[in-house]
Amino acid sequence: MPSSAAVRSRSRADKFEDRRRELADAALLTLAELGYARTSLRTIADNTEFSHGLLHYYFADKIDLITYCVQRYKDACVQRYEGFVAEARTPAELAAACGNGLAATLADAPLMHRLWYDLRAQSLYEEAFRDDVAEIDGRLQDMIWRLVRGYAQLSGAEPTCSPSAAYAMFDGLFQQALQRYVAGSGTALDELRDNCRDLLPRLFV
Amino acid sequence: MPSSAAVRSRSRADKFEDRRRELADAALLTLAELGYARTSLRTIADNTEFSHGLLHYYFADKIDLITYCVQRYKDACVQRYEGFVAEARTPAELAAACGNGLAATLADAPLMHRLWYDLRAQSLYEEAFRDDVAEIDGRLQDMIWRLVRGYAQLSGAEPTCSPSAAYAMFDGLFQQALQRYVAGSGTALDELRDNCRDLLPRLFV
DNA sequence: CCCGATCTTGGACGGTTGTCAAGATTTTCC
DNA sequence: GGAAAATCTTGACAACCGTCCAAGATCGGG
Repeated sequence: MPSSAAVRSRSRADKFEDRRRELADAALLTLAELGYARTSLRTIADNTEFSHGLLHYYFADKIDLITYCVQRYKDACVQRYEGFVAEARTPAELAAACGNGLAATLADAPLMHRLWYDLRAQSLYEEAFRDDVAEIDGRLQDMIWRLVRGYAQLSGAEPTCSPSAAYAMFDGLFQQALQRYVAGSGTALDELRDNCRDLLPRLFV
Repeated sequence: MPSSAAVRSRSRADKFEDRRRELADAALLTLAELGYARTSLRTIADNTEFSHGLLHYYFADKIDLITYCVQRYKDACVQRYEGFVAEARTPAELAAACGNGLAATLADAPLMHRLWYDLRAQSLYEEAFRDDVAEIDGRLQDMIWRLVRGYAQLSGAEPTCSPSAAYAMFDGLFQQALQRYVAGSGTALDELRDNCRDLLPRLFV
């Protein structure tokens, strides 16, 4: 049983972490709306009930804050993607579920995905983001590869491409759909559905 | 025959356009090095022999300058991509040439491609860039589709996906390769070669 | 209830940004 | 050659940026 002092200190540390999370989540909303290049610490604070000075009490500097935001985003992503195509009896069902799942994911939070592609582009310039971005990419690649493995099991065939190549192609389709969706295209979601449904079987020839 | 006044005025207008191009090209170098979020007009001017004030003599504002830069970049792109896989006798040859061509394109100017993905992400926030970005995307899609049509002719088969889907998948592979290349991966180019070679036949099943 | 630790505020700092206008310089043309 | 038009420089402007800090507010344990 922990001493009361230990309990108190842990509770204090938790409180600190809770506020960090709260501020980071608010920052994520602002980032998703404005993009990396147009988001300042003051603007972030304006979207909270706190003053801008507080951000430097909970975060060392801007890079620290945005890095933490990216990690928060990552957690939300992984949670959202876990088993998004759980039940499917036939290969065709799984391929359709894959397209539906990705289209639903896009429609659910387009601004967050926009932010993801923004930050991933920034990581090509800002080395501080690179590791976190690579980890998210890895998780998304795993998600796609679980899908491919599932298709392999249902169809009895073996995939003929690498996990990274499969992820890259799905990601290309998703990114293009996001572009059109943000631009106001009404057919972007349907096209994404169809393209994903068609892509999955192609990975086995 | 044009009057001498008309010749002079055209020559003057040309001079104006020449300097605009010169300044935009210098700006492109700076943008490619630093990225959109970190590039200021003064930094751009520092990379020329002129003062920062001159930029506002040739461009209305920053958006105008960067838009013009994107159009310049587009012209360079198209010129570079025209017929980059002209000669190929068999489908397998063409598939290999496709991978080689894209890998060579990446290795030739990685920073320019990095800038392209940065600006494309920015266009999701800045409407002013959207049309120009869409036009470049269109040209790249045409380039990919010419490749697919060429493969169709050599193999006698018909493609089973849309031009935009084909472009999106190749683009996904290219973008992933760029990420790894910029991060210092020594195998990124080879992987891009293999993945593109494998993707092309997949579009016909 | 009070005192110290913790949390929060709001202002100030040095620096940078985009923009602009007035003046200096160069070019053009009669 | 000299006036007019163009090109270019320079300095200033208000606004904004990230960062820091002194002081006030709030909280929790003794």
